[in-house]
Amino acid sequence: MTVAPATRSKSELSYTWIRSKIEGGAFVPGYRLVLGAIAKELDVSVVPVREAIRRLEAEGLVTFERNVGAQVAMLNETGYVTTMQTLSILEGAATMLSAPFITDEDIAAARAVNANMADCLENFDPHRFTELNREFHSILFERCPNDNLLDLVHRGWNSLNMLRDSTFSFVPGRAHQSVAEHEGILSLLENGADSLDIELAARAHRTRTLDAFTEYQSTHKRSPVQP
Amino acid sequence: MTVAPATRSKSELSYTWIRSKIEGGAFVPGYRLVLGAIAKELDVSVVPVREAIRRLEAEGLVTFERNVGAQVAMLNETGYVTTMQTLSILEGAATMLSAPFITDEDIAAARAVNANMADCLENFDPHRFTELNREFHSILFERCPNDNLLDLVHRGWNSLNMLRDSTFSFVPGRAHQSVAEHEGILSLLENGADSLDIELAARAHRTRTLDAFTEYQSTHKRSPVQP
DNA sequence: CCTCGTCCGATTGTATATGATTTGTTATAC
DNA sequence: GTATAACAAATCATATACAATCGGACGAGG
Repeated sequence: MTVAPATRSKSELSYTWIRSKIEGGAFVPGYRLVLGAIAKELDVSVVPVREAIRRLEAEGLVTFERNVGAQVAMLNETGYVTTMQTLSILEGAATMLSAPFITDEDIAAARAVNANMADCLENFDPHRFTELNREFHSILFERCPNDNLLDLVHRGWNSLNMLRDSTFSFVPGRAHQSVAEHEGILSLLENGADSLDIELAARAHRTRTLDAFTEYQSTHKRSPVQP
Repeated sequence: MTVAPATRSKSELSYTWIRSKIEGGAFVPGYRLVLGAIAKELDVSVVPVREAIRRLEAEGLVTFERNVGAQVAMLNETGYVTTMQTLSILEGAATMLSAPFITDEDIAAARAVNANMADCLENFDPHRFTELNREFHSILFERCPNDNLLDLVHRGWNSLNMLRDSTFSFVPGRAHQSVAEHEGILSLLENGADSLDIELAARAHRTRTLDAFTEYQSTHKRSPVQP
């Protein structure tokens, strides 16, 4: 019988460490990732760190230029727009595909999360709001039988993760709308609506966030994405 | 003035070399990629090769297991189904998004390609048929303003590339249908149809290929994907 | 004949060392 | 003051060497 290696490979260690730093917000977009420094920090050589960074590059979390170095990927405005647009498509499809498997319990759970989101609006807790939003959609997605698609959705979320709380903080009023739209999606699912309707509703939910952003952009003439 | 490095990095070289071998069909799915052997072949050390393989792994072209090694990724049946399903969604959206930018010349070019595809059916040239099919859809996609989405489509194609000519050879009759459906999509584009109609037509085009496969599977009780 | 344990060859995993490239700095000329 | 050239420091890129690990061959025991 083959057993898993007792110790995780240092490459793996480096990968998860850097990734968690990025996702946790300790390494902000644009932050320079110096191979030697990270290697020293983790007490490993540069080779595994290099490998980890290459993997993160392939996933789109960092950019890497030869003889210059790596840095945490930044989303510029067009990157934000395209990612949001892609996500609207992926999420719409994922929701549609998982619809047949959604249980009453799932819907109740999602509704509870949505209620908490409403509370966050009262208490002005944008960070938690974002977390709950992810949780809400996760409930709707997790039954999706297409792992491939689900993986793409998660990647998109990770890219956007760099713009923590952007919805909440940069587009006033959008969060309230968002909570209302969630309820709309839930009732469609509850009533066994046509799958195309569900897909388009889920898609429109994100599209409207994007539209709100675009409109806000045009009226305020500055880029909240790239400060 | 800064100039690009005179020589491509050996990591990059290894990456493109392995990749081309896979895409060219020299390295078939399941083929074992031994670091040392490839390094020797390319006259580089194992470090860049290793890095290249990690990148390919992140892209899904190869699988890599610790202390065991890498091999060209294989699509099992569920992998094939999910990839096809995901592609149907991505391609549908990509076609829909590029529709407004498609010119008359594009449509003429696509139609010419489709005519050549029909010829391939006469001459029974499955390899060329597959190539042309890719070219046909590329014409429809290339105007898509969302590079992110386009990239996902290309990745999907690459995954399926491992099942070269599968449509043609494994599901008799499907190819003829496919050519007819292409014309249907073209006429929708030509007549400026509703964008949702275009999207759903493009999506259905691939879905039907998948359905044909599934049906063929169930009647023949064997797996053409994993011989 | 089958099962389990041990050894050996093959292969991957990592550290270290050295070379190559870029970037920043300083000095000098105009 | 500006521009340019030469130098220095930081960092990446790769080769080599060795350690860790795995898979299968082989033989002992049941």
